[in-house]
Amino acid sequence: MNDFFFQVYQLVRKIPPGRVTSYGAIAAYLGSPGAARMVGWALNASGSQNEFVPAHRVVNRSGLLTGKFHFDTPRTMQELLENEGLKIANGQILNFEKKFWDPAKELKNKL
DNA sequence: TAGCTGACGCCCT
DNA sequence: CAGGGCGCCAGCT
Repeated sequence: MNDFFFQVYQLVRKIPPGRVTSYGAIAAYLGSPGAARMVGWALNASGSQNEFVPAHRVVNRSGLLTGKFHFDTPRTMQELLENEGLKIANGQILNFEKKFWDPAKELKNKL
């Protein structure tokens, strides 16, 4: 396990319930914009982590639940998000802009 | 050891 | 407006 993975997990755990962020935002925050794919790859291995990682709060830049097929069932991700008060239609988060949680802004003065 | 792939994102046609 | 291609970094075959 590399630091990159750890940083991703650490960051994802800081996402407040009811909020979501994007792979690109995380990648950019970690200093590697464009490496959004890596973030997804890291989350793919999040299941190997002992601590729970709210991977369902990470979606693509359009608010699409692109990673839902990597959960137990394709609807698990959506249900988890809905359980946190988010509205989802057609695999996409409604009001994504308002629910978006930008690590660069939220943690800018906290690190 | 070299090459392919992947839960993305942006640019070009 | 839609489709295709390249870049990003690390793990796996």
